[in-house]
Amino acid sequence: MPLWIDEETDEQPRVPLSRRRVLRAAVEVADRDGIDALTMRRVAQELGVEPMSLYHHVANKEAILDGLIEMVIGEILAAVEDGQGPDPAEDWQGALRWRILAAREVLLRHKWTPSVIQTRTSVSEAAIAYYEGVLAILRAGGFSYDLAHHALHALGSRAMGFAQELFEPEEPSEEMDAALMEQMAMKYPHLAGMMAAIAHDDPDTTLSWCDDATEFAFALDLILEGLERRRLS
Amino acid sequence: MPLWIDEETDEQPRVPLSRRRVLRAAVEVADRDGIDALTMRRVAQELGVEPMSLYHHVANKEAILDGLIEMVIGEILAAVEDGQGPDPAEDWQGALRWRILAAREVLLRHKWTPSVIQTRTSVSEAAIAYYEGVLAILRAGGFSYDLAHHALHALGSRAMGFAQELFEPEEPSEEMDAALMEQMAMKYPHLAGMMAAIAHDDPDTTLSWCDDATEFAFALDLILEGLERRRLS
DNA sequence: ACCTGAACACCGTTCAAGT
DNA sequence: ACCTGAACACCGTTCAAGT
Repeated sequence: MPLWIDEETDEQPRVPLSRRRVLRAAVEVADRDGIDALTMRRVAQELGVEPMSLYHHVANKEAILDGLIEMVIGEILAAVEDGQGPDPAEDWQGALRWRILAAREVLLRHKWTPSVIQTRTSVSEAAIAYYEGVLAILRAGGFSYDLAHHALHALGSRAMGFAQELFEPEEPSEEMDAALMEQMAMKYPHLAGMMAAIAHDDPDTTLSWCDDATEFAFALDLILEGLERRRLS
Repeated sequence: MPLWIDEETDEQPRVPLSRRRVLRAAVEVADRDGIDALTMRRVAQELGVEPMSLYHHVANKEAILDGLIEMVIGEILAAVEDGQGPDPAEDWQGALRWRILAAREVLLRHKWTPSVIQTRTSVSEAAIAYYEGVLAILRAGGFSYDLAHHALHALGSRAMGFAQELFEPEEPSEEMDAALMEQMAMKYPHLAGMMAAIAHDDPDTTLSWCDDATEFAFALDLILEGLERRRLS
């Protein structure tokens, strides 16, 4: 029997399964293959283990999804503790803006986060800790608890760095010929006008139809300014 | 053989299946039993038909979900065409506000809409028609196409009447005893302070933690005012 | 043409058994 | 204690057959 068979057979000392290892594998699968690929069987495969083994470390698939969000918010908390934004007592808008954009950076690495958060029914302690940080900034900026409460709702998911677009920006289909285009323009003149204006203003962004980062910042600043006016009034 | 058997056996002239009937049944199931109960088998049962029969009228389940959104937006369009809001040329904020709150009324009858919209990958013509109406208001209010484009993104899902809360408002659990409460207050003083302040300000709303309609309107007005300032600057 | 029944390939999960 | 294999109850969907 040749040596390489021995090497193949001679396994590494098995590192035991744990909740953390299961969740890390789940994040890996979701990042690499998308959230739809996240099945119990697939996570087990990622760990070189039978599906049923996972149930010794997580209650069920829902618990894995909860854990996924816990992991992401953990990453966000680590990021905001690392870096240093403006002093909230002097510039609450800058401080909150910095924190939210830091969260956004993390989310860009885990694009499935918004869709998973939407389905959670309970709030993890990690999420509570994140909210606490946002509230601390608002309070340092002179917000009453009541206005801060309104602010949290007005920000909604934007507080954690993502905006809920009504529909995902779809690629303008190549197959749309001139005739159909003209018919569309007849029925929907304002939309046609807007698309033409945007294409004209900035031809480079025509493909993606809009720059997510730019739009996110535009809306965020709009809300922050509005809250500041409410605070002063 | 008694008469009632005959009546039972003698079926009504079978009204044939159609795409519309399938979609109406799907809306009915989703409204009554929730979106998770919406399976091909369940819709078929609702129609007194075998699951496979559905496939003669819709391509697959995704097509049903697309159709569901089409139905809801259809309802919204009917509602905004029926009623009469302010004249957009004189009061674009009032006109848009009226339109969005009309859409919200419809969504309250179909609470599954936000979660389904999130999963759609293509934009239906109904959605295009709705956007066209929003754009018409903004244009009548004096918006450039560019600013109108920003406005659509800033509104996001709010343009159709729903806000994406970061987490669903959960009921304050009854089991949370005083000791745990105090521990929470130590770790998260701002959150504890806010919850106390809110409970104090308006004890009647403590149970639901926040009034969705109030918060929706607060954030909507914040954005509309911000857009008006951008328009004038 | 429209509808059907059996079957397939996937899920999450229970259960009784292994080490 | 931790892990496993077989099995169950559900999906969406294909296919060949009925009327």
